[in-house]
Amino acid sequence: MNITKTQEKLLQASMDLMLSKGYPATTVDEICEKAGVSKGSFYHAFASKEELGLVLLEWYHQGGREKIFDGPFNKLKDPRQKMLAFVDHVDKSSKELWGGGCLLANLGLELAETNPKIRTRIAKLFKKLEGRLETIFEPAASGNGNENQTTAKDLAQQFLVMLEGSIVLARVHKDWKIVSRGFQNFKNHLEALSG
Amino acid sequence: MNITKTQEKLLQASMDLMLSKGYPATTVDEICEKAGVSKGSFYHAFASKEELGLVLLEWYHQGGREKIFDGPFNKLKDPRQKMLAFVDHVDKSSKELWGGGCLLANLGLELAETNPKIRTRIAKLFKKLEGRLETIFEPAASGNGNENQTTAKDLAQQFLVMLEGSIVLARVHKDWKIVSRGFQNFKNHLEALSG
DNA sequence: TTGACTAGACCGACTAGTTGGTCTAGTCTG
DNA sequence: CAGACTAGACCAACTAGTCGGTCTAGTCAA
Repeated sequence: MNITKTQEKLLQASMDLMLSKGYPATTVDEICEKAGVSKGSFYHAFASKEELGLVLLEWYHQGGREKIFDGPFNKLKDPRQKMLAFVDHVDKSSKELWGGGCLLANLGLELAETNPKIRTRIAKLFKKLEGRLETIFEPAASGNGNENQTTAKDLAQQFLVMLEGSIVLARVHKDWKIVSRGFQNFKNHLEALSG
Repeated sequence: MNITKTQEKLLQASMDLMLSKGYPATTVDEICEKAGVSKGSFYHAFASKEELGLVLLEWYHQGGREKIFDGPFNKLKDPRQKMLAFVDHVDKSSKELWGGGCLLANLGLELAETNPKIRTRIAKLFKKLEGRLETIFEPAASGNGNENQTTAKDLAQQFLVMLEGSIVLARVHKDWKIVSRGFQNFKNHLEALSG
């Protein structure tokens, strides 16, 4: 993924627009205007709106992943402490990361049935996130001295479910506390499991 | 809400289309064709696409609410048993209810920032659902002989978060087990709280 | 150093088709 | 007959995508 200055401007603009209005409601003209780039340049930078979408997902994921998985919590030695500090860290960064919505969910819901290329790309990105989360939640999983049947994979999926669900409700109610509450409930859940 | 035959055909068609593609990607022409109704009839039945959307949300909610809150679980006397049976009932009906997606989430994410009328209508419908859920989850809330700090309102919100989040992931992965797993985890959670 | 040459980033008017919505000429039904 | 309802041609605005052409920075022989 080598990205030119023009491509980056277009990606930034389309990210903003698609977070707020979704994919089909965001027009190429609008993206160009917001990016300060001509229509010709758009189609020099990307083969189509769909290609922009695919690259955008990758770019969005890459940027988000860093903000999610890089943080002071990584310095903690004790895996359980690290796990709990991770949830706090994501909670604190959540408004910056998803305050405008989540692109994976937006495009996922809008294009799941109509655009298999984009749907499978999103599925892959969710799986990648799930994998990273798994290693973090390991201390709360069964077979680590805990008396429960929950696997780290289950926990990773529950985390993503909680995240995406709370973003939906938070955006509809315009109330970000819903997301924070989600993270804190999840943290309590992890604490109980890893008692 | 007195609904004519033509309106109902249009509502059914637009529901199907908007569940699979969302609001902006669903065109009026398409709705008319699927409903077997002419454009003239559409604009006799509804003032605009937006008005259709608003009525559709109400209609969708009303239909869904019945399937969610009417069931054999209602006959159970013990509130705790009733609560647990409710979750099983919704789990069983979940594919029929949300297998194609959830209209509240679809329109919510797509129109939250651009159409305040629709956004606030969706918020109200979510609040209504939350209210109904609250009374059901009361047996697991604090102050009912349980030693926890969770209110019935918290539980109702957690339920909706889990539901909407798992629908997002299930549609992206084309794997409905994600939703079922969500319900069963939630049931375990309720059991633990009301233990 | 100069001036011919080139690659490719960039431009914006243009096209063919689609959009939500309107309008008129009808057809049923009470 | 009257008023509710239907049909589908029609409209202006907008859609994704195209196309001929410009501009800039670099290369290279003389």
